[in-house]
Amino acid sequence: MLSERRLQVLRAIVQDYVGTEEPVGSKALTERHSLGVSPATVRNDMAALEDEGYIAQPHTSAGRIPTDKGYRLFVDKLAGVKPMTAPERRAIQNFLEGAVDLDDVVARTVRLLAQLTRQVAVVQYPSLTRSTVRHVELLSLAPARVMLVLITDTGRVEQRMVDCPAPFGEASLADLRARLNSRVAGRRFTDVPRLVEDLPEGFDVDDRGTVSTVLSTLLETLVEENEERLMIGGTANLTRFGHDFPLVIRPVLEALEEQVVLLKLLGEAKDPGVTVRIGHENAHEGLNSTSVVSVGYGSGGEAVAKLGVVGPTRMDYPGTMGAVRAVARYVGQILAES
Amino acid sequence: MLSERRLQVLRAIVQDYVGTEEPVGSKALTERHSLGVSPATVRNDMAALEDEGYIAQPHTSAGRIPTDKGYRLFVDKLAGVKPMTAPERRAIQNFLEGAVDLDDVVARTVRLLAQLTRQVAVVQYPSLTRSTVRHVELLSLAPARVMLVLITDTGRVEQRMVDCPAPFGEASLADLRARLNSRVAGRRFTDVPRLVEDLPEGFDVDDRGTVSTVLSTLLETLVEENEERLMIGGTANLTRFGHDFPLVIRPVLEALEEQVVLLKLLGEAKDPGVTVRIGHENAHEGLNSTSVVSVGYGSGGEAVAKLGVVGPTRMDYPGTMGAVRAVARYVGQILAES
DNA sequence: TGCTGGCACTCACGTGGGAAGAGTGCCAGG
DNA sequence: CCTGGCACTCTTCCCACGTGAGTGCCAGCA
Repeated sequence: MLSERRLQVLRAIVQDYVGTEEPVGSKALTERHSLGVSPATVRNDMAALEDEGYIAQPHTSAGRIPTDKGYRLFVDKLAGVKPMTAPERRAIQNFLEGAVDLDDVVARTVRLLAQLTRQVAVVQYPSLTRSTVRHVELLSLAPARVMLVLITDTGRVEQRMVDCPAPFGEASLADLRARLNSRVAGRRFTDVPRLVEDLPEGFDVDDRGTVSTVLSTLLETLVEENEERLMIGGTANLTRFGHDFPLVIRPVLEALEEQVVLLKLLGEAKDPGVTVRIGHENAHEGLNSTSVVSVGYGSGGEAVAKLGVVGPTRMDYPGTMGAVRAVARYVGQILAES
Repeated sequence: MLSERRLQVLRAIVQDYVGTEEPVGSKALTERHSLGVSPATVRNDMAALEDEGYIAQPHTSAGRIPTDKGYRLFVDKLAGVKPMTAPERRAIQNFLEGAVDLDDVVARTVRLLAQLTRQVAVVQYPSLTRSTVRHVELLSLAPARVMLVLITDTGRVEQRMVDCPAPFGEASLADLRARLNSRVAGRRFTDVPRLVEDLPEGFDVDDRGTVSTVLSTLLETLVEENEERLMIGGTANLTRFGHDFPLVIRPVLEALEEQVVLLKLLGEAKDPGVTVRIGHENAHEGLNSTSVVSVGYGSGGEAVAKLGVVGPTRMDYPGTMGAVRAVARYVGQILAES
């Protein structure tokens, strides 16, 4: 077990390194932080911390930098979450309140996160799975062609074309629309399959084929759209990564373009609060030198999607966590209102 | 006026430099291209080309590299557009045909362009202005709350919430829906304002307020959505920019995040064919060391949106132009079919 | 007039050797 | 258990130097 002072030394190392981007030595440490001990003592502590794997030296005659394990300890034990100041909170709220639709909410959230954290922001669109149906609309575009429009309580709209096996009258369509909505409006997406199961039975034999087709398209939409969309922004902040960055930035950009990777990344975080994945804790190899700070957000008490930022492992964790948490909270509010 | 051989020298310089990324000297030129003259002669030609501003030397004892002006001449006079090979064309077609909706078409187009050109791809969503209304749907969500859904012939769907000044009955809503559609379905967006002008007159005095509100929301949607969306991809290719790239890549990433900038960029190109803007020809400062190759695409004969790529001025212009042109053509086909 | 070979010149670049400086580990003493 | 001191290790910076690519210019030749 590490003594209290050694933990303080580790904390000081993390803070200094995050600030300066340079390996920090024993002398500089005692000068900048009032640890009450001499550099020599700090050196002993550092040697111990290095033995435990919390810090490392890039080369023999250089200072120490935190390892992933060191950052992990820092985040878990040594640092709190820095709350936003009142003006910051007001700014967040104002900025998000101007949004006109869901796309705009997400777009603004991304910008905001990127600006606040000066890192790459990732925001997942509210998921369909946990949300509810507001309305299903059916439009006849041609005798045997129907457009299905699905509207969710989060304001999201999905549409699909349906080619019917047989012509489908305006009256039947109205009938189907009414029955469908009476069953699914206000219900959770996960419940929909069960709720519409026996719907074709109430229809004319001639129409059943079409009804089934429409229903299966609806169900497909629910499933397919679980491969959810997301929006990213602030990639220009990658240039602040470090000096060696050409090698680092490449795989990160590649990973950011793989929506699947990002979704998995966000999805892994199961915590109710802010989750931090540091360096090699990220499954994806290209992100081994980055940390991901993420959190769920939602319109009600429930999280319907995630948002977060991707940055260098050498990041201001308390500040970033505070910003991410605050933004998630306000986005949730905005969604609940609309 | 430059002699034929000098133009050939310029062409050779551009080709070599694009290939090697290194300043090209007179000796190397005569070795790699059969110009039929000695290095000394080429040196004279190079001096002339430099006087005219087509090429430049990074430093005294280095070879020459093309200037923006040199690339311009190369694109205008010396290089054609390299057509895609048959297998490439088939691959493009196959890849695009799998798309399920408009979002997917755009997403696939971006990926495709980025892969083919190994550069950053930008694809604008089909614009509303030049397209036509397929259907307008009105849904009653609450007594005084209506959702307006606009469906375009390009498959795009826009929705807006409308808060009505007075409760609006289901019957009136159906009436409005029917009348609205009979007037605007199949018509161009630009014609819509004129077509719905006198619509409120046919309604009950009680309902006119609501009808007007709905209509003005519809018109707003048309205008607002002219600030069109776009999708970008292949940003990882920025890492292949050059050696000096930290300084270059930053403003480019920033510019790419400013949708307004990109839209202006694409919008500037008025040519019916492929347009190339080289280096400082781009109005935006951050893109002064990049070239933009863009072209319009559309479902019919008409261009409804633009797509293109952003890359270093040192790019393979014939190949890039060929890829951009081919992709635009096939996207147009796909859109026309759906 | 235009092409060619020759030649001197200019720089960027890589190499190697110090010298400087930061930072460490260890030890003896308080 | 902390502290000051000291020797040691490397990295980094700087400078000097040789190398080589590439140029510009000139005189000669078709």
